[in-house]
Amino acid sequence: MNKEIKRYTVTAALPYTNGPVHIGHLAGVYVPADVYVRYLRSRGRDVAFICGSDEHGVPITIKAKKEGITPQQVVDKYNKIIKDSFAAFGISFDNYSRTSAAVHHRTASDFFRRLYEEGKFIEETSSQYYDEAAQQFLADRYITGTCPKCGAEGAYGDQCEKCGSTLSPQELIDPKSALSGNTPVLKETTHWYLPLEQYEQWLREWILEGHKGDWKPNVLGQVKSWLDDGLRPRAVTRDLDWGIPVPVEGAEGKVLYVWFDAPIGYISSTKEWAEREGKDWEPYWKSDDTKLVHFIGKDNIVFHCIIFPSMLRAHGGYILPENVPANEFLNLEGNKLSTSKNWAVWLNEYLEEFPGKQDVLRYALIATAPETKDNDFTWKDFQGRNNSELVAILGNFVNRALVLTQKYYGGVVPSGENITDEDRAVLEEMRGYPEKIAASIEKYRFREAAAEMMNLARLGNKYLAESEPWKVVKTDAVRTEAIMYTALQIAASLTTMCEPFVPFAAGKLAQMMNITAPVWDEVASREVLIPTGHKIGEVSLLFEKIEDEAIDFQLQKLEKARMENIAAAKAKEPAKEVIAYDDFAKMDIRVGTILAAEKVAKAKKLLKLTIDTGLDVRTVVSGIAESFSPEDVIGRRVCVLVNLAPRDIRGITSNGMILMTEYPDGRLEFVAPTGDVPNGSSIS
RNA sequence: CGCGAGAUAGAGCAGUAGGUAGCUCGUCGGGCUCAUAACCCGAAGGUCGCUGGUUCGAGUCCAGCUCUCGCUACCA
Repeated sequence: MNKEIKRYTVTAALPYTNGPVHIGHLAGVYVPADVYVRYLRSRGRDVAFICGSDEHGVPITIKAKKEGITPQQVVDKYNKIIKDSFAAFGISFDNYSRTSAAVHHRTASDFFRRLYEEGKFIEETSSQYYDEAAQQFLADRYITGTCPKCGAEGAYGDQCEKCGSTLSPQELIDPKSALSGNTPVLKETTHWYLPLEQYEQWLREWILEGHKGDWKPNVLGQVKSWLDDGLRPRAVTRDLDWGIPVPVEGAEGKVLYVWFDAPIGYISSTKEWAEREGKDWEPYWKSDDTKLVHFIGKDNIVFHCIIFPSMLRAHGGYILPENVPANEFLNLEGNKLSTSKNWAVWLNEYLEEFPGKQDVLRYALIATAPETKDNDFTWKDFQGRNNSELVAILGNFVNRALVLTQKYYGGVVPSGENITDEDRAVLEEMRGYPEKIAASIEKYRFREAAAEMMNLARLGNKYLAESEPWKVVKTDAVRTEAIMYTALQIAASLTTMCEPFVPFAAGKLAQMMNITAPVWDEVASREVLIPTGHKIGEVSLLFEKIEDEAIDFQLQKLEKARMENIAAAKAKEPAKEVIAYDDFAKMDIRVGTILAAEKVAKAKKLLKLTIDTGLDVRTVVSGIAESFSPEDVIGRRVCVLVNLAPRDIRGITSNGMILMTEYPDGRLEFVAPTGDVPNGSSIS
């Protein structure tokens, strides 16, 4: 545990290249990782900060098909947007690669081949749907059909979006290929599986026992849940033409499954970096004195804590992550972030709309980072973080100290010879901060670390308020010099202490003070951070206030997205084709009253309703549990389609269907007569 | 349903060897004026999700329940 650490390999989750990066990604992964890395560098540690684009997998091929371009064009487009916006935002990767790079193809192939040759895989042949027209096997998402559970059309091979059931392709009734529209045929195909269950015991010991104390509860809990559930072999190959070819004879037309190739991307990216820098990549992945840390979001826990470590273990020779500080999710103005609903703050758009304000978003995201639970990002909070913390406390302190120095001493640091015990006490307090902030960062508590940094600026403000140099200057020149000297030392310490959080401001501050920021440990150890006689540079504002207009603009933009979603939801269902009156007349719809309701066991959405239809009292199972609790619906008047063929749903026979309509947000609403029509009245 | 995480002042969060509830922002009052009406001091504001239990004593331990999010829709 206490081995000496010689170098750090820090990875940030590979962004999937089918869309730009948004604040959720930043708050969950990239900003914390960057804070951590900048801190390590300031302490003079040897760090490789590794990332890259994840460019394989079915979703990209679907996106390409939808947009009528090639998968390569999709990944080229988003790789550029993502990479450029990260760079502009100051995420200081040592290397940002992509999984389509040659070095990655080679690395992933070698990795697979080694496991293959050493017999670490299980080979298995199974029947899967094959589209003869397109001459390829179909991914689950490429097969649509009728849901066997609820009868809805257009269910996907892995899931029915109507009723939410998880499906397998072969359960679908009347399956169709999304590629050609043809009915696919079952055909045998061979795949390789990683027998994860063989690593179960080892994972249990390594994580649940070995890291009981230092990994985050959400990560441990998630891992425990997977292990207790029992691990199963997981396919590492797929029938697809987009990805890394399986490097085995007879495996033509097969590629490595994206989750297998993606984490190896960390290794490839490290190689790419090492080659460019003239270093050896191997110690960063194979040496015991290297500390490997994966920054990810909570959805990625299983890959980084179970699957990838098992892969590394199977391969042998690799070190394992020392920690996987997974964050929870960030919401935006009270709603879940959604790419498809455009409910997000996109990094590339932010950079255009708030030029030069990278630090503000960084700080706001750190301050509200979802470290222990899902959190909410609001523009008002963003404004508040800027105006009342960055501007009012940090920026203001620096400004006060530097402006007074310009005013009193023409920008030259005055003598510190006559500092008093009170001044020394303040400097001593300042020297405690590097350790305090470091302790928080080492524990991956970045919110706390940022708050401590702000406290250092508060210390400066308080010191100035209490020593009142603007008053003292009128009577005591010597005392004023000591005060200003002390204040300037604090300002100098901030150039280093704030750098991990607000690197752009840190650079500007160092420039204003005309110094090179001290390295982390010097802040505590060096007697003088900025010496007497030193001439500071030109002073300007570190941060500017953000006015309401800018915030209103963002809120309006979101409001617009919300309206568009509503419009899209309305337009979603085009009118159905014309039917004859007889078709309508076949339906027997009656007014009824719900007498009783209870939740259906093992189903999230279903309620079992007992309804008086006027004809009889019958049971109807309805998927409304997410909108209504049983108590809500008892006594409600409803319209019931009474001559619908009975159907078993979750073991309960449902006799009929109640009529519902839906709000744009998905909430359901009853359709019922407005007047007091007796039960059994028919609707026509 | 199951499993995992979370639920603490208006907002965001601390608070695990159980012993009189803290921090930041916001609000209110005061001070100061060097500073981007910024800064400093003080105050108000909480039945610590609900219900039981263990204990002299529980936010902190146990049991049950409710809600949110994830596992579970190409979203970190």
